[in-house]
Amino acid sequence: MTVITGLELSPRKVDYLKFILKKGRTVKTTEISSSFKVDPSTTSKTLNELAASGYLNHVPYKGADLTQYGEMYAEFLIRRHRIMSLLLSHYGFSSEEACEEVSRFEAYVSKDAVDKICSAMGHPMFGVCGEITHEKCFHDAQKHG
Amino acid sequence: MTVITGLELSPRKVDYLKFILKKGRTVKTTEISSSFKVDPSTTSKTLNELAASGYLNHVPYKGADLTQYGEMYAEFLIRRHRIMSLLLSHYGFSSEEACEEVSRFEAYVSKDAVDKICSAMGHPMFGVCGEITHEKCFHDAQKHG
DNA sequence: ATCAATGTTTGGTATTCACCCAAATTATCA
DNA sequence: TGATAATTTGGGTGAATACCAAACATTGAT
Repeated sequence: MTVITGLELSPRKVDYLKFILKKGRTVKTTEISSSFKVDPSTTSKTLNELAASGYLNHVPYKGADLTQYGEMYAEFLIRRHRIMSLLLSHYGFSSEEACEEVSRFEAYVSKDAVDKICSAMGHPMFGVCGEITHEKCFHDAQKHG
Repeated sequence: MTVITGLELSPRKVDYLKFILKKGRTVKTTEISSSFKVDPSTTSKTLNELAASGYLNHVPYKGADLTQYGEMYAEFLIRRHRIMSLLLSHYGFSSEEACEEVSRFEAYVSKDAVDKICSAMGHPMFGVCGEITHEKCFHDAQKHG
């Protein structure tokens, strides 16, 4: 049973988990490093750290995929991104502007805040950059080895 | 003529400038360090950096106050904080919750975003933690030595 | 006016995050 | 099976933030 605050991961790690969840499969180091335009060695190290923290299974030279916990967590990350960008879209931001702006600060927005905003918005089903899922909205309690 | 993006300063530096503007006078190192619960030596160094970047006048052993540019910038920082916390207050956050949440991520919110939200809100005069001033809303162009 | 107490700065060190390069290692496919 | 491509490891870097100890400046009380 782990309470998630939403502040567990650094911005880059948030990027990686969202990327892997969106891919929906095992991803190779190079896919990530080229997507984010960083050296593969940088990605490799970050992937190791995410694996060490239980978010990923990382098989060296093979690729990384989300653990059960990592998947649950990444779903929160996507929901946070979409809720926050939907919010900004209500204040004159285009979809692209909203996503870009949110990308800068989302790693520092707590799950409590996201849940509050999500409720106040009536648990919207669609954001400006994709569907918003709410299954995990009401029970924080998750096993985390 | 300096265009401000709002992303110039790290979170701690943002804290310091807001603190000094709110005091409205020269502040001593210890006032800041005790307020933020860090070692005075840490504050002293950060004050030096802010002075080196032109935000502060720092007279060693005497105290620091805002330069003209620093004051203009700090006014933006306060406006950003107040606009963002007012925004959250519209989604079920109490004043305290809104301010606390915003404190975590405000350093990563761009001036363009603040200006958009500010416009969409109709340039509100009052936030949840104080007055909102808008003089600097419409002209980014400011001298910065 | 001096000196002790207090406040401040400097120098040194640590951690976390995020990045790079070069070298070693593993995988893959022709 | 061996060359090429992908990946990891080892070694560094810089920014941000912090602490401690020692040096230094200021101030106030005698």
